[in-house]
Amino acid sequence: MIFDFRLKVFITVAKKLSFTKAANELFITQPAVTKHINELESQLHSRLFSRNGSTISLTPAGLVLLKHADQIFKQYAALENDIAQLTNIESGTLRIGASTTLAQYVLPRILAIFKSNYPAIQINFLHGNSEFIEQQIIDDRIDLALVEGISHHPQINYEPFVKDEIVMVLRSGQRLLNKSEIKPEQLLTIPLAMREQGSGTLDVIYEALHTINIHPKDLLVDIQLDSTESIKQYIMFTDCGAFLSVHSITKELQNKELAIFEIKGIDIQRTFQFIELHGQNKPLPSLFKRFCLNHYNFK
Amino acid sequence: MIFDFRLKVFITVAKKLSFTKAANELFITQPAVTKHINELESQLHSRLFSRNGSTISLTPAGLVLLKHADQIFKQYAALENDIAQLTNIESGTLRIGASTTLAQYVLPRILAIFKSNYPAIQINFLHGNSEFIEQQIIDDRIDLALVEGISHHPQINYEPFVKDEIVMVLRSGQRLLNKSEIKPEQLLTIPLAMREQGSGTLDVIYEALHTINIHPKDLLVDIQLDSTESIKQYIMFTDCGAFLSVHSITKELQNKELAIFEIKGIDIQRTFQFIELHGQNKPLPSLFKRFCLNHYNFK
DNA sequence: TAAAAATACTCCATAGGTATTTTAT
DNA sequence: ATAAAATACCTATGGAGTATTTTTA
Repeated sequence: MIFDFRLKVFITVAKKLSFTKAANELFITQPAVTKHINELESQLHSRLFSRNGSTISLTPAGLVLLKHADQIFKQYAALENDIAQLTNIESGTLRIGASTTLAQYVLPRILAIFKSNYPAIQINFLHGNSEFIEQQIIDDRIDLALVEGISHHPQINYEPFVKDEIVMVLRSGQRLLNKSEIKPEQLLTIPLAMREQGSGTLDVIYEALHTINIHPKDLLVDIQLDSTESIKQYIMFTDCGAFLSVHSITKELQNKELAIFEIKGIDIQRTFQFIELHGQNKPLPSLFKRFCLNHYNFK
Repeated sequence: MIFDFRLKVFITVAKKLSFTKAANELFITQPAVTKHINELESQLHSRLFSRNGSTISLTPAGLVLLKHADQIFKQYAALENDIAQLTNIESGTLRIGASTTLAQYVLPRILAIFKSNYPAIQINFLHGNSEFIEQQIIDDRIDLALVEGISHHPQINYEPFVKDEIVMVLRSGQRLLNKSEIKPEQLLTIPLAMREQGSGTLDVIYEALHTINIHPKDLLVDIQLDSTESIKQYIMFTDCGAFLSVHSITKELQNKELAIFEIKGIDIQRTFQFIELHGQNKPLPSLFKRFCLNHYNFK
């Protein structure tokens, strides 16, 4: 992991056109982002963003910097690639794991691209629920895994990967709602397909609804199913809504089979985490981690 | 000034093939260099230098990194250039100064290249002895200057530029010595052309000779002259030696008109310094400072 | 044994956090 | 009134220093 973090902050702000959103994506705070940008601006003696109150935009100098910064990052990526090549870490066995949602919707794509870049690397991949995966890490049966939240196990090191957002979706044909943003009260009138009791995802959803004073018993739960895939299939054929991870519905959103409905006042977020035993710095797992991060930041 | 300092450390070590020499050039200590290289090596999971006791050499991974690092630095330089272009700091007036040696031997070359890069910038250039130049800074008659040493003036900010070395030279035809390294005793047998009493340069020389127990009165001072140029001319036609800044004799060394004789046990160094009033960060002087630094680090 | 790199510590500058204020819609 | 950026202040980590030890030619 070698690069100029200040430039990365700049690129992220330029992409999101928001200091706050960039801070969120980078897992730092908004004042930290402000300071990085200020520092860059004073080093370059130019404003990079024009701040017009609530909206910001790139200045010409900002555009120039963005162009170069991209180049610089490409160069850093090429560098790591060449070094990896050279040191022969492009062969060997990578033992990784992931919890359910990640294993189904996030990793397949990454693994496919990774494998095409490093065909000689043998991948051993395990999936299961978070507890199972954590146990595999502790038993040193896998080197690295991706899970959906932090369970604060003392032997395990947690490192954020990307933010996940859980959103309310309905099949596109559903005509009960004609706006993409709905009020909390309206939510109570929509039949829902939910995950089963005991699901971590369900807890996160209930917790978020609690902040706007909606209690589980007030919801019109039409059915409880034990997998994301079943829920997706179910809502395709009914007027039910469902709370799903944005990562599980990218294809359906593109096809316009499903549509997102934002609920005023709530934002259900969690962060996917890399987990490893403390103090690990093995070449192959590091390479893979870096690869994952690049995948979500630059593509 | 925007770049990845750790990569700069690497490049410097690769160029000098010595941690200690690199530390010296970068104005940091050898342990700091060691730590930077170790950190890079662990981030890249590869050794970059093979240390064989007293000598080090680049590993294949080190060579790859060097190639990319150069590219990255070129990109950073292009970036600053484009931004400068854009923000129109390529026009305006730059008020600078320099003390004698620098004004005669170092700046002309830099100014010529600078001017060809930024033809619209008007340069006001002053030279004089260090006190005079410092007074101009304090009176805000110039924004930035280069001097040969630190006089610790409280209103002035000193920032190192490059190291200067003062060496013993003789005209190449001088056949009294047949080795390029001579012993301190031999020095006492060579007639010398020295700077006049009161010259800062002379003080530095006497100070260094003092460390090997040579006192001014022991030297065979043939003549005292009040300028570097006079001394150079004088020794061309005699068998005298002289102590001169390496920066003042680059041409004569290339032509082989003069030759360096190292004196075992001494190393007469001083550091050229940028001076400014405290807290200055004006665009044009910053651009010029950066330009000077790049000139000596990458060319 | 001498010259250079590594190691062990100490210190401080700066990156980052929290809390709050300012600003513009 | 709200949402976002700026500011003020505090904390802690990592980069740099000094002193010393280890290594090998």
